[in-house]
Amino acid sequence: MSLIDSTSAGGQPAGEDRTQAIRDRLRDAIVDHRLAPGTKLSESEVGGLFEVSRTVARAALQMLAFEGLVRIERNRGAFVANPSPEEARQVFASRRLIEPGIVTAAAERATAGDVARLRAHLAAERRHMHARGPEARRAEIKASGEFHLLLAAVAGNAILQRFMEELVARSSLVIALYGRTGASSCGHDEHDAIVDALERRDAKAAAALIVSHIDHIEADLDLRLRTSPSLKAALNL
Amino acid sequence: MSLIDSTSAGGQPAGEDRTQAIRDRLRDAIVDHRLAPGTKLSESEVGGLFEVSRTVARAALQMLAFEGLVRIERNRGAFVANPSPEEARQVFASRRLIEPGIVTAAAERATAGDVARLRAHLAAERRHMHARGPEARRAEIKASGEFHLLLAAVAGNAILQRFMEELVARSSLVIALYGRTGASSCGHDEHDAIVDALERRDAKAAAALIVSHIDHIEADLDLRLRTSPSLKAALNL
DNA sequence: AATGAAAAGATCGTATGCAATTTTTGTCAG
DNA sequence: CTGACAAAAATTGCATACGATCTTTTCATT
Repeated sequence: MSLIDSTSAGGQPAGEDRTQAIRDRLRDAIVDHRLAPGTKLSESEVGGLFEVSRTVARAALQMLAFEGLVRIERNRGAFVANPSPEEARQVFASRRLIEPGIVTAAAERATAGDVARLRAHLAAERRHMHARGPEARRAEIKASGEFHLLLAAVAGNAILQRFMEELVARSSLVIALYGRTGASSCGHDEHDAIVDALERRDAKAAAALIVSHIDHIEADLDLRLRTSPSLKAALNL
Repeated sequence: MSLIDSTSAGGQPAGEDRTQAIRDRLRDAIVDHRLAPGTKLSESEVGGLFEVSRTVARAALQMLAFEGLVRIERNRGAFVANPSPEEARQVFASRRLIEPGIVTAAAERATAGDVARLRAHLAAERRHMHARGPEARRAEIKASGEFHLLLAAVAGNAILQRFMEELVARSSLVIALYGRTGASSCGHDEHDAIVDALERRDAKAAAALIVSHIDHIEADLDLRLRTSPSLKAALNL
């Protein structure tokens, strides 16, 4: 339940990069909706939870701010981002632009191993879909995003892959805020169809499928302005 | 000549964000090729030059690392990035994917004022082109990149705009490393043609023009592996 | 009781210090 | 002269300290 459920069982002999580890943990918590938009993330609190000084906590928060998951206000601190409807639209507009290019490249480069990995992931998605409970729901949403990241990895462009990581994470935030039905967890059949197209090396079809897939996700959002944004923001804070 | 020619004449009453200012100055120096790829950027040195502590210098360097302009190696320090040919290809592949979408959106949204601003920029580019000397050359290259950023601003998507900022900056690094002729400073006629298409709201033409424009830039690169990268790096350092 | 000012408290921004690691320098054997 | 090894110097990683800024509480006044 806590933020630090310690995936790494072996304590912290990790002389490696703790900043990055903290960033990843916080990001997971945000995209999992365990940290609600608007939540304050104070440097001392984060540092205390992960048993590091404010220095490294601060660095992690700044990285998240760079990714758009956290908003930092000078002399006020860091907060989980609260994307506006306009921002939400821009996130999906960006995805509609980039993802067709990703799957097109993926269709050209996918190896048999890649396809196998994708299908394994689809199976995992289905398992989560059939499971019950809010925990399974979270796992399902996360897995759904991971599918898109897997596609980006297959495409083989590290830069686009990083862009997609940011876009998928921000999409998750947007869905948490504006998602209408819980069913926004993607039609998994659409994921299936995309992998099928990749296997056939049918780039055109794959691109068309992913665009309509993104359309479906966005169609499930309710991007009308909240009645009084200022009030809402005040309450959130 | 120094990195700190202090654009802000009024000392530093700026209670604002010094980290950001340092980041911008360093980025300018990198994209201007005043800092060669591979150059070491030590925290103390940067901090000393800008008269701040290592803490803020370090933060600026970390931001630049996030943008891909600087590479940070643990316990070794920060260096101006030295993109590999593969990285260079990925930068341009990303641009070929994103920029057509940008100009398409720009063609739909461009106001008369936007077009006027773009034309003013084109005039400035031409001035730099006719001037002599290495200083004018640098200004020309920078202005050429700024044109693409202006397009992104017109498109009105803040996320894509930020992606483009990163891609343009990294392109500049790539051109510094692999540019064949000094003429890599874009055919400015192509910029003209793009603005013309925007004014006509001819999104199709604008998209086609920008793709071939990017192709021309990349065609001027020599992306064959350097014979002995290590030796080269040694000389560079 | 409501308003406003002043003090107290909390949080951030930044500088500095210390330990750990890397790089350089210097020495000596081959 | 070359190579290797050891000590010294420099640099980074991180924690802590202190001043600045913002927030909240307190308290006097209308």
